[in-house]
Formats: sequence, structure tokens, C-alpha cells
Amino acid sequence: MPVADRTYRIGELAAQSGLTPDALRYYERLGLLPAPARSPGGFRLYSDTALGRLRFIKRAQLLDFRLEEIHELVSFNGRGGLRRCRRVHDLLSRKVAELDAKLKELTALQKTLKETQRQCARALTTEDATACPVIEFSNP
Amino acid sequence: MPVADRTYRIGELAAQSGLTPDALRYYERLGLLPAPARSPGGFRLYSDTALGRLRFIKRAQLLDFRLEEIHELVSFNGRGGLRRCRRVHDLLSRKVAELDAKLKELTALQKTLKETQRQCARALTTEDATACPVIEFSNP
DNA sequence: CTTGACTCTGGAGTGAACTCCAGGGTGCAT
DNA sequence: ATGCACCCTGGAGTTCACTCCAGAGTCAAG
Repeated sequence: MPVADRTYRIGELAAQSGLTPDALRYYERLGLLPAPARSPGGFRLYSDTALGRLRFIKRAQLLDFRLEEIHELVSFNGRGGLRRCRRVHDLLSRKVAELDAKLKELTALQKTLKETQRQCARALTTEDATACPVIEFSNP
Repeated sequence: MPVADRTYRIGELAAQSGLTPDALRYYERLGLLPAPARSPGGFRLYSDTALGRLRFIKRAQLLDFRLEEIHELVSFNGRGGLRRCRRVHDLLSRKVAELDAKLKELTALQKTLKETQRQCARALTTEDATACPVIEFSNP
């Protein structure tokens, strides 16, 4: 699955992942990103598995997991026993429920938003500022 | 549309809106919430239009508007002219696009999440921790 | 009136997730 | 061998959206 079997220095990995070197070091401090190999001179040398981990982190963040929760998720490695499994299960359940609710809400809001934006665009083309919708799309 | 034509003190409005008095005063400082009438002694006296505004703010927050952006939205009152209208339009366009992307991503993630959670639940009922999925749901 | 719950202001503090910095060292190309 | 871009560490600083606080005042009920 790896694209190539090479190593990255921190700046390169940062660029690949859309983060900054500082953010990567920060993740390492938090235990989210395993401490990578080092060059003789002390530079971090990442393999592309690190890239996978970073993608995972970003996706989890999109799901509104906080970094601490993500840490719990990634530090589960199959050797945590049932207690850990239960913890993971609970985290996921809660997130699934939250996400369901959020998706519903967002989908509804998106409709209103689009409608408002359309009105706004029309006001713009007719150059009639008074037709610009008063932004208080506070329906239900 | 108002439920009743009465006034609320800050604690009451806070309770109604699920916020805290501190948060309401904070919003007022930011210009998100118009400065309300005051009692002779200096207490804030809100009408229920404030409640509408607060609901608006919460919805906008759900849409990932930051408070500063929300401020831009609510300070548009139809008397800002076309420039303002354009600004609002741009904000909305950007948000609509962002939200489209986010919804797509979230919907996809939700599927993976549910699948993972299901596996996890099965591991739990069979008491087989090794069947607990390694949480690295980092597909595409 | 007194009491107790509530409110006022201005400013400091919090947590999350970074970001920036100084004062150094590394490494590769020329 | 000398630039020059990059990297190191530890710690301080930033932004966002609040939250907490002290010290003082308000107000409705009993």
C-alpha cells in the first residue's frame, strides 16, 4: 500500500500532510505520532506509515474527535484487552450518534443557507441592496 | 411570532438559550447581541427577539462560522448597501461550498465509523478482544 | 427591613490546538 | 569548506470562545 519505501524529514512529511513541522512535533509529544527513527545527527526520519497515521488523525478531527480521544483510539493496538475494546466501542457509539444528529442538522441548515445565498445573489445582480436577505435564517 | 411579550433578565435568557450569563455579556461585548434595555438599577432586560438572535448564532456556529463572521452577518441589516451585500454573499458562498464538501466527507466517514463500531460490538459480545478492529479507519 | 438570589463591571484565567522563537546543530550541493 | 536550507529542544505566545472572579449593587419575597 505504501507509495514508496523511503523516508521523509519532518518538513517533507509536513508538506505531504498539510501540517507544519511544529504540529508534527506537537503530535509526537502528545503520543499521537510515534517517535520516528532518527538520522545520526538527530533529524526525525519518518516512513510513509506516518503519513497514514496523519491522515487518520485528520479524518478523526473532522469527526470532532479531540486529540486526546484520538490518542485513545490510536493507542489501542489489539493488545489492550476487552476493557480497551469497550472503551473504543463507547467512543465510537457516542460519535456515531453525535454525527447522525449533526448530519441531520447540517443538511437542513444547508438548504436554508443555499436559499439565502440565492436571494443574496439575486439582489446583487439586480443591484438592489434592499433585496439582500436580512441574515437571520433562524427558522426552527 | 414572539411567544410572549415580556422581558427576561440575563439569567433567564441564558437558561432559555442554553448559554450562560457570562457568554451573553461576552456576545454583547463582541457586538453579536445588541445592548438591551436596562432596569432602573442597571440590569439588562431582554425581549424575546434576543432569543431569536441567540438561536441564529448557535445555528451559525454549527455551520462553523466563527463569532467574528457571525458578527459580520448580523450587523448587516439591509442598510449596508451593495458592498455589504456582496460581502455577505461571499461569506455564504464560501460556507455553502465548505459545507458541501464537509457533508460529503462526513457522510462517507460515518459509514466507515459505523462499520468499525459494529465490528467492535461483535468483538465485545464474543468477548474476543483480538477481533476488536484496529482503529485506523483511514481508507481514502 | 432584611435576606438571599441575582446582577453589575473590568479583568484575569482556561483549554484546545497549535505557532513562534532563540540559540544552537545538520547535511547536501557547489 | 562553506553556504544555506533545514532541523533540534524547551519554552513562551496566540487564538477562539468562553469561564471565573472580586467587590459592589439590585430586587422581590416574607
